[in-house]
Amino acid sequence: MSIRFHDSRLRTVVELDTRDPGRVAMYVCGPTVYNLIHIGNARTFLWFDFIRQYFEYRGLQVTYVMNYTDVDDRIIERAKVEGSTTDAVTEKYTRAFEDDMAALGVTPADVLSRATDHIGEMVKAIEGLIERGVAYATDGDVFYSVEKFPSYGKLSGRSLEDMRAGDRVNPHEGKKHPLDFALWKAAKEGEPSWPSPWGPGRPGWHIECSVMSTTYLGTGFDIHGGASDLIFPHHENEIAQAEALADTEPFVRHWMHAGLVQMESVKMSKSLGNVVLAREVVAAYPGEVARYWALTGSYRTQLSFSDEALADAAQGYERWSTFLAAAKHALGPDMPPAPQHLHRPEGADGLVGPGAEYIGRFIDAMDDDFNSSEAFAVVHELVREANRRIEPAQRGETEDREVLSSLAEAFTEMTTMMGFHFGPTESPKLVDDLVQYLLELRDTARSEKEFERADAIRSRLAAMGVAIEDTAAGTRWRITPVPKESG
RNA sequence: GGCGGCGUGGCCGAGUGGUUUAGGCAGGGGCCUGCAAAGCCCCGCACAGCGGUUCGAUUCCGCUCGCCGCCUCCA
Repeated sequence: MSIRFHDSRLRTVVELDTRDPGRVAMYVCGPTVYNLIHIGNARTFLWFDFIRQYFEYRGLQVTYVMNYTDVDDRIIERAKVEGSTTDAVTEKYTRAFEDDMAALGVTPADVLSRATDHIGEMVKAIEGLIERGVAYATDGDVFYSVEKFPSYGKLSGRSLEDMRAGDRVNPHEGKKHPLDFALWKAAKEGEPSWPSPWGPGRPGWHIECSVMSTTYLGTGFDIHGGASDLIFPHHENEIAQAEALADTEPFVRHWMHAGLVQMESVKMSKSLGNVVLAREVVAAYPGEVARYWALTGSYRTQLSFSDEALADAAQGYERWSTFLAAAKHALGPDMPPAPQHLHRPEGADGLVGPGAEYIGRFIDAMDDDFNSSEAFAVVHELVREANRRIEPAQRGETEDREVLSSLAEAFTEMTTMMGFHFGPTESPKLVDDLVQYLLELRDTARSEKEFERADAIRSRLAAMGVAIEDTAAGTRWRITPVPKESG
């Protein structure tokens, strides 16, 4: 079986069918860098990165392009508010975005393009649209004429008539149709601007993405992604621009949209002000916990954010982390090393051993529209089976050791694929030695029935983030996340 | 008003026309333990409501109720 996923234009699950066999060209709308991103934004980026990683895991060669919108009304406003320049604002928030992504374990896209580096191409594209008669200039602005694009509305499934009937469309003088949108905006005094045939100004938001995506990926590339609130008008407009310009359909082969994060059953959104910043989450929990939370649910559905949801995720993540430490303790030198190259182009074919079944189920789940909920369930089930083997493996039972080793290897493969690394794998030798020494002191106390002393050592260690567990084969310890001060 | 989606056990969150289950968290009981912790085992009459199709529906169809998104900037 091959990879299937939900194409939001066709509104159905399709088989991945790429322009070039074995390669995936994907573009995801990146942030407008005027503000810190919230956890809802982060979920989208986490997910598309995950999807990209999964393609690679399945042996596809991915080119992943993301843009930074670094010219926009909100940036101009922000610069005023901060008493700063637009350049300083975009620089600051681009960096903040990159920091936040790194904290969540998101790998940077292969190409991170800035709108302001592509103004020339955008001007050219706008000229082309005017030549083709689908755009018109008035007073230094240029608008796209939606009536000139017959299939306008095909992505979002609505017609111009439907929307004209809506009472929320606000006309703008100079527009021939209320839904016409700006390709070029004339600059007002003091605003950043670039020269153009229509006078100084800046590009509209939508033209940015269609120009940058096709610049890097050509037309007819494989996947265009973003969150579902971009379907209309942003992505609709991108299609109208790109297809009118190229005379070819389609602009992209597949559209994918991520569901929105809800805060108490309302969309989290900067304009509503009910946001939780990505960095607030990462300050309160390890980035991998946020990752766990974001990835447990389907990318397509709305996901609710709450302290409880995050605490749940922390518990689930902890279970995996604990298992890994226990397996290492039990297997010692027989613990399989972390996988170097994660590639399963053939699925689980040819894999043998107890871990193979789980990897097979994992791949089946992920191939099916990236069913991460099922994939997580597979990992949890593996952990349960493996936990049963810990104790006998510790006692030295050969078969249990072999099974545990195979399961631990599969576990590491799947969790690494999902971007989990379980903190520092090795602590400095000095730390090991010190902890070991304290454990010896505690063991002495225990053998003398000095339990108060033993328990004191345990609780001091716990406060430092070292959890200890007594087992028949000695005390094992692991580093746990120390609760961080949030704020 | 138009378009789209959702409603699953205390919570989060998958999935399916039927002999047997998602999974996690929380909860109860047990085993293990000096006590813990971790872990393992067992447990809880889920599928919004009402009709219809069917031998059989949580899963398909219709209606009702409730919720959400988009139609304006938005991940």
